[in-house]
Amino acid sequence: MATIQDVAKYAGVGIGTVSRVLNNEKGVSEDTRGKVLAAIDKLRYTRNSLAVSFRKNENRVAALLVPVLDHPFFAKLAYYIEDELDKNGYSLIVSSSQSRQSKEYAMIEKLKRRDVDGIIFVTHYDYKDEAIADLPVVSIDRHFKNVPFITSDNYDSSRTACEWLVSQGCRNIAYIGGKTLVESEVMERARAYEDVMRERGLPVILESKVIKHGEEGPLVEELFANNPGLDGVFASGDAMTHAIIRHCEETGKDIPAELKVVSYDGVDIRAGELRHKIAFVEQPVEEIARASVRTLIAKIRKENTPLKTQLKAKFIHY
Amino acid sequence: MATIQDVAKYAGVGIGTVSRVLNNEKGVSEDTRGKVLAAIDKLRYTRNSLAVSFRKNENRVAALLVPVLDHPFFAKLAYYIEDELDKNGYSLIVSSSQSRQSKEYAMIEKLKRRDVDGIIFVTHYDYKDEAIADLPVVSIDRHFKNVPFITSDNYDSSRTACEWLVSQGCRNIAYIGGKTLVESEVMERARAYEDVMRERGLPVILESKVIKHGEEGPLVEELFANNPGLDGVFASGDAMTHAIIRHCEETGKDIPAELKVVSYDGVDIRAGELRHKIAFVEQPVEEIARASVRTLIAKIRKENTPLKTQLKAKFIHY
DNA sequence: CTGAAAGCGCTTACAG
DNA sequence: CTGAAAGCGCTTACAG
Repeated sequence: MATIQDVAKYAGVGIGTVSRVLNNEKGVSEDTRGKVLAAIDKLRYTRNSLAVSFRKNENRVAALLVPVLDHPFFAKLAYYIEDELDKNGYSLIVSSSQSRQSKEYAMIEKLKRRDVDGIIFVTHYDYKDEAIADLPVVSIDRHFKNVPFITSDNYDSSRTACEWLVSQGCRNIAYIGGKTLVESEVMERARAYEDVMRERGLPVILESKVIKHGEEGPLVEELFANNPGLDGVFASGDAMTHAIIRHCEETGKDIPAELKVVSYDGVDIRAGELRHKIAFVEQPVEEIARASVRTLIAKIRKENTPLKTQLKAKFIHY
Repeated sequence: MATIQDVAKYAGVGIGTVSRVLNNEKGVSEDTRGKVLAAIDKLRYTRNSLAVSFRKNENRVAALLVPVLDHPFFAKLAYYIEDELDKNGYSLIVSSSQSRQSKEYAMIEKLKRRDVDGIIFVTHYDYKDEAIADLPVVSIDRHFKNVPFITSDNYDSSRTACEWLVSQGCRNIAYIGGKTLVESEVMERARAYEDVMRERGLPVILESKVIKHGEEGPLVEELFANNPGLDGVFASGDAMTHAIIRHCEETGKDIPAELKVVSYDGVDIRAGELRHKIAFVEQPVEEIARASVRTLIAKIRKENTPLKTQLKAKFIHY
């Protein structure tokens, strides 16, 4: 493997000059640049980026920390985040932490060790704020003191959804959703639901628990067992909605005739075969992803970053 | 930030000794080890892994190259691959190449530059074999000369699926699936389908084209437009199955009464609300993922690796 | 515009 | 068992 030394020797210049050409710095004569470029070409030189990273103390790698990767919302998020990072010359490392929280701490260690330059995370776990406050870190939906976070307008869009359920004639509407261990914008969905129910003089039926992704089924069963008269449900997350649909199939309950469902997220619903039966709040996943990356990169560069970035969700009904 | 120098000075030893402690090398007296450990603790020293990577010329990072990340099969694959890599001390970089093939070449460049230590890829694109033959690379489902690949028993499981359709009374069975640009194990599905149809004296109805993920709809429309009498379909991939379901919903065709469907993949079907209507071949995603990682790591270490690893898929019907 | 040199933080023969 | 030193491949003041 050719090194910068070889190139310099071959071109008859100093290694500093080669470095300048490599980095497109100006202040190199066209003549010299030509010789260097020819040498690079001739020797099939490619820069050792491990050396560059070491020297510059930056890796051009960012990490995304999600509970699981194989849920549609997170997968889409990862997809767009990777795309946006790539455009900015960064690679994306992903890590799923639901199985072991230690992976989140491990990633923070990597950040401190400059193994990764920044972290975007969507976590359910709690952090001692000080631990990450000054690091280049961005959060989606969850907020920690001084950590910039990106979110959709959970409250407003949830209000719209709940009011729509009422307008459709529902009078026994439940909210069902997982609970996070940290203060999260996701809770705004439940708050909006409660507000609408109260204003309309309707009963508040809240089914909310700390669960893992993949464990939505039992929660749904519990909801229906305790509330036989339900005619509407506002589900926080597509996985929850799938569990509801499964329940209805098994018990022969017709959607939407007997039960109207609104799903928060919608990434899965939109693409699927369900759009005539389920209304949904569609999160602006792509915008969330790109905004996260922009904010993260700004933080890495120590530029000013807004603490909160809120993006508009869309309510889509049949 | 404390460096190894600081630790050495504080502990009153040489940096080589600190390095040995850091790497758990034996041949360090307990006494010395204790002093070094105390210094590390006292100075809150963490090793600069950029320096280690540079020095050792390895990054402990592997890349996964998929067409898109937000399809269930790829997302699950990424999930388990990350898990297995993590257990082996590697991080995972993901890259989606469908939007730009150049990202695949870019990743190969990174591999050559030792930016990543190995690549697992699932690609639709073609490669000049020589370009990657000697690099630490593993492929899923597609094969290139001398590149180890991991796959499920596409042919056998597809046979089972097609024979089941026949046993259910179907006589007009179509195969529908995307076509890859490279020789791929996925083609075995179509081959098995054709074999079964021929043996049974049934018509062969093949709908296969090079399409991108997300563009399944038109292909499905074409299939049904040209073949009004279809009573069974073997779909290669869950996304295709979803498009079929959507078509049937729109045209009021009942599944499974009027049309029986078998889906290859099943990751999406299994979890969803459809398992009473759709039969599926379930790919052993987790095993495929873990086998890929094991093979890749073996290749990175220049150990012997099997060229082909084939894992059993399961046929699941209602 | 260019080169010689220092130095980033480690690992690893080498010598003892 | 341990230390001093070379060196990995770059970037970046510094001097000219």
